[in-house]
Amino acid sequence: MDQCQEKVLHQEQVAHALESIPDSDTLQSLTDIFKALSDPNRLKIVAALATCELCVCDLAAVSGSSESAVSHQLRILRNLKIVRYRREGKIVFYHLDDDHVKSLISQSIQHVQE
Amino acid sequence: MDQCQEKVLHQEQVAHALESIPDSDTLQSLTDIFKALSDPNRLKIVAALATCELCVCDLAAVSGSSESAVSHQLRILRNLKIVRYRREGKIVFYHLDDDHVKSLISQSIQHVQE
DNA sequence: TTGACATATGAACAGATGATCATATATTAA
DNA sequence: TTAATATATGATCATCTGTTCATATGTCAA
Repeated sequence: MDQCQEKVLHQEQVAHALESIPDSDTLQSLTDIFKALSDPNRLKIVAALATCELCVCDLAAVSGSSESAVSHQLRILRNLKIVRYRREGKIVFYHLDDDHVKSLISQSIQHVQE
Repeated sequence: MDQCQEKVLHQEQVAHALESIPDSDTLQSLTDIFKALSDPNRLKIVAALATCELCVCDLAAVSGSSESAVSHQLRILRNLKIVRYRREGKIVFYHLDDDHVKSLISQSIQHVQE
């Protein structure tokens, strides 16, 4: 382990940073969400679901990928509690689990457009 | 009802979704930022830099990884214009490029903690 | 029941990613 | 100049990720 001469250069700042960064549970939740939104197709899916609920077939059309690929990505989003679904006959409609992700994306858009 | 093989099931909703999702440039910027924050070590680095500027050695201590690994991650963050640096003798201090990412993280924390 | 359709899932593969190690560069001091 | 320190970078490698393809599941209609 190549530490910096075995000690930290700026101990006070490091201590302050260590106190300020989120706890590991929060960090895990954050990286989960960011990872979910870091794939272009998943981001398209989530952005589309921010407008209204859509079926797998619709989402394939919106994201421009196959229905199978969409289904795989939806499972990831399901496991992360980002989307939910309801079945209506043969069709499965997906929607956002809550509005947190929706507002997060809209806020992020404002950031990148400034 | 329309068939899924050739057509979209719910054309109006799909059309509306396609109009509402960000353009490809914005999508690219969004996925870049989300991808940058989707790695635990990178997120720790950025969260630490949200408190004050720190050198590579400090960041290695904060994130709990080697200085080489931190340096590699810092290059990624540099390329994405998320961090900047200034050299002071042998030491390189990193800081956030602007406050967008900082506020994005704090907003995200509020989301996951509700 | 059978068939058609919408979706889900498992396997396999290519490409991306992140860590480690060795080495290179930059700066300062002796 | 040489040595030491702080950081950067290239190569390698194991792991992760996302897609495709084939197949399975669930639903409805005839």
